Amino acid sequence: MSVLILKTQKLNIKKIAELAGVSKATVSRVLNNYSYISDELREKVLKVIAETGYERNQIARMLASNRSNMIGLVIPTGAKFVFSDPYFPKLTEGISRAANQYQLILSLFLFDSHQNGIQTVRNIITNGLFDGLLITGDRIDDQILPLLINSEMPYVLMGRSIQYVDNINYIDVDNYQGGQIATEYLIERGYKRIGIVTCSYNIAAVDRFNGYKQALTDHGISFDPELVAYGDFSMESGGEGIKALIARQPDAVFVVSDTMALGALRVLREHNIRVPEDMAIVGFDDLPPAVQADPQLTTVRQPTTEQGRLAVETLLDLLESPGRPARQIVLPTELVVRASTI
Amino acid sequence: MSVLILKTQKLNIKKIAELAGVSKATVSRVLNNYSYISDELREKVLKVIAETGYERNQIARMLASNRSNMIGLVIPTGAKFVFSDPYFPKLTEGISRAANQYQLILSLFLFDSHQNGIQTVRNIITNGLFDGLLITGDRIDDQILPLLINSEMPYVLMGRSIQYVDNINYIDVDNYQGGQIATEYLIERGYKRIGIVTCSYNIAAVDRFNGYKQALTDHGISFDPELVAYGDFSMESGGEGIKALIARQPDAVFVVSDTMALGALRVLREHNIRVPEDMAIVGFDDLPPAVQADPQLTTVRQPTTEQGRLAVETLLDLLESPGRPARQIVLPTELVVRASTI
DNA sequence: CTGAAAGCGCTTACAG
DNA sequence: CTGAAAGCGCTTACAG
Repeated sequence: MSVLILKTQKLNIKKIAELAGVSKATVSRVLNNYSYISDELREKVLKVIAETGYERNQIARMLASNRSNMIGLVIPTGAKFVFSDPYFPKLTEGISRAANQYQLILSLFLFDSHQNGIQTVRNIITNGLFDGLLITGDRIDDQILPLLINSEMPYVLMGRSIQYVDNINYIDVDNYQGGQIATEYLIERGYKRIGIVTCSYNIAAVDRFNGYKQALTDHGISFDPELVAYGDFSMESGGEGIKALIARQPDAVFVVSDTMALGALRVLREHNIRVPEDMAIVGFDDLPPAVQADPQLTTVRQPTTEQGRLAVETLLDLLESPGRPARQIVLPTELVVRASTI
Repeated sequence: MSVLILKTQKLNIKKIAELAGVSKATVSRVLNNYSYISDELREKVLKVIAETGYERNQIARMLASNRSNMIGLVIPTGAKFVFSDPYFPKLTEGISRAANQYQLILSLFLFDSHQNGIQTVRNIITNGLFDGLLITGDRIDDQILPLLINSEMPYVLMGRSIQYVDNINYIDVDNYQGGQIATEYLIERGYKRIGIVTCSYNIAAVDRFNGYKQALTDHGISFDPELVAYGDFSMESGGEGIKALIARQPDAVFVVSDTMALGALRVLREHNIRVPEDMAIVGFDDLPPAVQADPQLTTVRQPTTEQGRLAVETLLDLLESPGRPARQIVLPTELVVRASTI
């Protein structure tokens, strides 16, 4: 039983080499699928490995090869939002799947405070543990991305940056277009006074806001600053936002995040305003079970899982060819209309 | 500028030692807060470190000290459920916070298939990378936990095991009690024909089911197998479950997971059965935004974040004292009644 | 309190 | 195709 062997003796490459009657180098070459090895020695080594259940010590391998096959997922957004917004679990799903596929170990870095995050990222950059980093970018005044830009650490941004545009690898969602199609959907249904609940410091929210303005202009509706409310992506703030708007009597509202849209829906229900009969709401994000269960909400869907997968693949590509020009991908969004609202 | 130095030369302990005019051993001791060092040398070393921005190579440290300060979070549940059930994000939140607090690096292991998971866990156990593992246990026929039990790898189970009880460290939620209070809540409100949507192979679901039976017995209501439906924790199955039950005309239903409860709610709405006026539903899990937004659902709340934190602390404790007797903690649950249902 | 040296378990030019 | 040996960057008895 290999289990017993594992318990009674520590296996290392030296022991395997002895058992197989070859050098450590040969064992290492077999393990690394090195091409020029005689079938005879390869067989011997593989046999011993199979019998003993030997598994390489990854740490020693990392030290010797200067490669860890570990990547970090850095989410500077406060933990509070990470776990209430369906975006992050979806993104993590895509990343995790791709990491499995490419045999990468994925470590998770979440922060309670921004200061905490800056220090941690500094460490990550210099401690030599990670081959590369995946980082989400959503705040306009992000302090963490610059650390990465000024370092040698390979990274891919999920989202985009306002200040830094050139020569950084990122996978973004076309939020501008998303804001447009959400707004156009409402316009096409005949609504004229279309309010918006957005967020002033979130890049995606700002992009969606700009798409909203563009759609209004394109359809000859003048933008009315009175119909704008600001939230912080929390459900509560979505509720507050729509409360503020109700006084201005919009006939439809585009809420730029699903979490805020849920808060808005709750407030509407408390006021007995039925949606979409009395007021149309369009939310924006992935579909959490909550929304799927609620046929009264139209949403814009973004390909978040895909975004995660592409980020991993881009990072891997960057590790292979360190000097290559930056790749920037912007993924389209899609309107999701429930059957019952058609 | 330390940044420039970092870019132009690789710093290592040898270089720091030279710069400070001491031995590598002394630098290492300063870095490790070793007690018996003269203030003079300590100052010198710290000065050089501050000036250069030197950061230890973690991999070399791991290899030499045989400790990585890395822990793995293993979630054998299929990725599909991980990201639709609010339980896992909540749990991850608690774990992540505690990992930060104790300076542990947290790696995430999710699997698409069970087979895939078994192989990965085998690797993790033998590759020497992780100090310990946190693993969720929910399936009755879990194949992965035995791998851990038969290994030297320290681990803490979040949930519990049916087959293995003795000498394993676990942090569970008192699902039996949760099932009881959910059912008693319905009984106290005067309902008699109380159905249940549960799951046959999930340990927590089975425990809740048993609590439900106990509550019925305690209140002189005989258990009726006709009022039981089975799902798989997906929203769809919750809907299917309640559809099957409706034919048996229950006057209330306890759905053992929130995700399934949401599916059930959706079906009820399609049939224009209002809750709780016409039928009371009690769900069980953490509160996702969805549920918070829905005042028509009573739920049982479990202290999931706390569960995550305790798991990390227990694992840490286990790393300090390898031989110590197993610690088993069972956390109580709590009924959450929305204002509007009172 | 401090340093020289061995060792952690691998990989990888180098020489053959 | 194969092996002896150096090296990755630390830690930690050991001796003083």
